[in-house]
Amino acid sequence: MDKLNAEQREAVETINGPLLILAGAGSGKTRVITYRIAYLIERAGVPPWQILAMTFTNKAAGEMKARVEAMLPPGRLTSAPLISTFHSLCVRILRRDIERLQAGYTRNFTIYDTDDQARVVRGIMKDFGIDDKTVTARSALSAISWAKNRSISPASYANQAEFANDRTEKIAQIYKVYEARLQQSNALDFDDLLIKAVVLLRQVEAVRSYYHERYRHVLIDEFQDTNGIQYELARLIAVGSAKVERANTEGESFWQNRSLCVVGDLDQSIYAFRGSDYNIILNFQHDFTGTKIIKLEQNYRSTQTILEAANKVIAKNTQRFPKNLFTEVGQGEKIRYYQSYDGEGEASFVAEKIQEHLRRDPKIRCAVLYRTNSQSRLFEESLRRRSIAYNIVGGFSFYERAEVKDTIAYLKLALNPNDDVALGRSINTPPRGIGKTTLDTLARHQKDLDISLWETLGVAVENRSLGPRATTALDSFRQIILALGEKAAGNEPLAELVKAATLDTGYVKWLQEDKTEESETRLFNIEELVTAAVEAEEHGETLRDFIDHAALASDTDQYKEDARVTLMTVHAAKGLEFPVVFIVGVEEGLFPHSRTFQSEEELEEERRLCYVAITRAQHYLYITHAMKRRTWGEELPAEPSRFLNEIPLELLQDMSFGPSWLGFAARPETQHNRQAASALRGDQLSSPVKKTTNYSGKTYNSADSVRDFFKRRTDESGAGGQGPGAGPKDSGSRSLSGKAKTDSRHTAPDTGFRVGARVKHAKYGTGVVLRSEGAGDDAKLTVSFPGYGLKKFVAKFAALEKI
DNA sequence: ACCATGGTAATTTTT
DNA sequence: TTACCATGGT
Repeated sequence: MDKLNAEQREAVETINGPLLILAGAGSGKTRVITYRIAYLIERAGVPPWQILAMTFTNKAAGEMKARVEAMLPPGRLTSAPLISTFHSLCVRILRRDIERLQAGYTRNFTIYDTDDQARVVRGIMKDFGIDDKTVTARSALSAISWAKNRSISPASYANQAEFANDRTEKIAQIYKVYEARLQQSNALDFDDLLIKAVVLLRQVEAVRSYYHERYRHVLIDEFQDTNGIQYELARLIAVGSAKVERANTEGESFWQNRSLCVVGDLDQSIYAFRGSDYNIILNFQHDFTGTKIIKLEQNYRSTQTILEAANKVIAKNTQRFPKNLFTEVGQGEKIRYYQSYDGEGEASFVAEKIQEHLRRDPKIRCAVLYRTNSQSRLFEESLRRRSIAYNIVGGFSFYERAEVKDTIAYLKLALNPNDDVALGRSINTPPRGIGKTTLDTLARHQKDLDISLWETLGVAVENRSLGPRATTALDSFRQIILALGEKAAGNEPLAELVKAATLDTGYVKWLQEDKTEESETRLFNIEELVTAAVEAEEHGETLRDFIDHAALASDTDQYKEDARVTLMTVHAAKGLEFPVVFIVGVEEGLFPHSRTFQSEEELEEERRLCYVAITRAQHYLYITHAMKRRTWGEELPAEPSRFLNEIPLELLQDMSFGPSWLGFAARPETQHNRQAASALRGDQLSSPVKKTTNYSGKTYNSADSVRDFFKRRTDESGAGGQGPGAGPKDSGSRSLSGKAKTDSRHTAPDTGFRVGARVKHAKYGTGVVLRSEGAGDDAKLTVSFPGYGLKKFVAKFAALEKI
């Protein structure tokens, strides 16, 4: 098909040495990688099995695999290059050699997903009676993950934490027990997969050199998203040295028939929240002297208009290296902007436009991109109402469904009965008379004996220490697992094993007897699982492979390339492109998300996320936001995102019904403006908004936000480039949680406590006003106090002091 | 031991 | 608003 441009060609044909490819959005990155792999095999005579390509998602790996296979003549691949995610590569490494770590793990280890982890942590918190608001299972887990990825041990965690306090101490305690329980269960969580693999490669020379000798050409996709551990893994394989200091790769012969090729784009780094570090890409050329750097700056995807909008937005970031992404695709259509009254209105606008596009071109592919998964629902409903088929990525995946997880739990037990989480899950599902009392007693015994739950169970049954009824029940469960284990150890085909896990366990029978609509779907899902097993069996997968696959399968894997309409988060859309893109919910607090407001770095990450969203579009880009939105069952006013301000007005076309924020901003001499200008002076504001019920929240056109908006726009378009931190901190008047004050018409100007203000309370100390309902002294305030949580006050009664 | 009810927490983003 | 958990009744 297509020829490569000069830079792409160079990237493909540079066979040896360290190579850094800075590939802008839509610059043909995937093409370069696949061509490179094909070139290595076809032209450079590299045996395919010497090539290792690492990606972050199964989706990316799968796509790359398919494209490489398509490029090579059929039958050419006697052995395939290994194209794998970091995590599945680590599983491979560990399944082979984890026992050489001599850390108590066996190659039958189980993988714990987020849900399994949460169960472990909840169990620990229960055991230790930790039940306060400051530590939730989720927050503990993210703290644990944070520590693990920085090699901070449980012992040093409490001290490491910047301010050791009650909370960090509790987390340290949970962390310690968590690690012990995982080990007792012969289980590894997602972090462990990477960490243990790195430790193994570091410690065991034989293992390291095996991979170093084998994989002479290593590629890493989306390199800007690598974290320290992943980088270390790649380095250990590519360099073959466990030395902490920089390894000597400068010798004459080191890069002979050897390469390390990393591809990334700093502006698309959107995973810092889970430990990725773009300093890694910045330091790459220093870590590897002699690195050849190739920049791909021609975009083949988007129109001029779309690219310009993206470039303008990302230019507001301070932490970046300017680059010049250009396109020859042509100007294209303007970006279509729509302001809706509420979330429902936004969704129906989007559905309507999708319908129009599909009517004109039934083959066109549309994407609806949102910041958070919870936004999907409205769009699902509006699309369904119009009978438009859609594909949704994220939310609950197939493997997260209870019945699927239950079945998998049985299979996991068959291979590793010490898996406490799987055992806890299946022991009384279906109900077999093993209740809370029995389980509590078992847990007590387990604590005393310090062995796994399964072993405890064995002891209890043999000693008859639990009363005849419970003993019988436990023993029959034990026999089920033992029988399943024997089957798994025998030569039983995969599909038969999966069937056994649903039949021999009484699971299917239980569902069949239930006869509700829900149990029908559950049965159906189990059938699906068996079908999946049949297919996997045809591909030569073992039970082990099948279970690992289920553990590592992710939401984004649900993406179907040929779907006409796809709904997904912006994160999930990374690496994809669509002729028509809708970026929805472009509102303060949502996109950028309110959780990022405190930190400049996180805000810049949100902006990169916005950049990723815009650059997914090829021809048509829609950007929408609503004036109010329902969150947790409550209607809240919303204001347009700061990112909208960063797109030049002349690139936007307003499709809103009636006046909108954009119309107001764009035409300074219109009636709106005069009205708004009078509002700024404190006059009565006659609303230019569509007359709507008795809604009285803060909207884009209430005096406050108009002023904010004007200020921000002028601040930033002035001498420019200082980013959102420039000028007076305006976050004071902006709602932290998307909540806001009452419309200015009813509010005395600024006497009360503003959202975002810091206040002092005699008992609770310093806090931040999260929400303010009503006006002046009567306002009801919601204030967040560290360590005490949310407290509600009526302004005039509360002993609150402004600081 | 199982089921129903009510209270409360939850929504960033992912392997 | 929904979904999950904990509690209490049967």
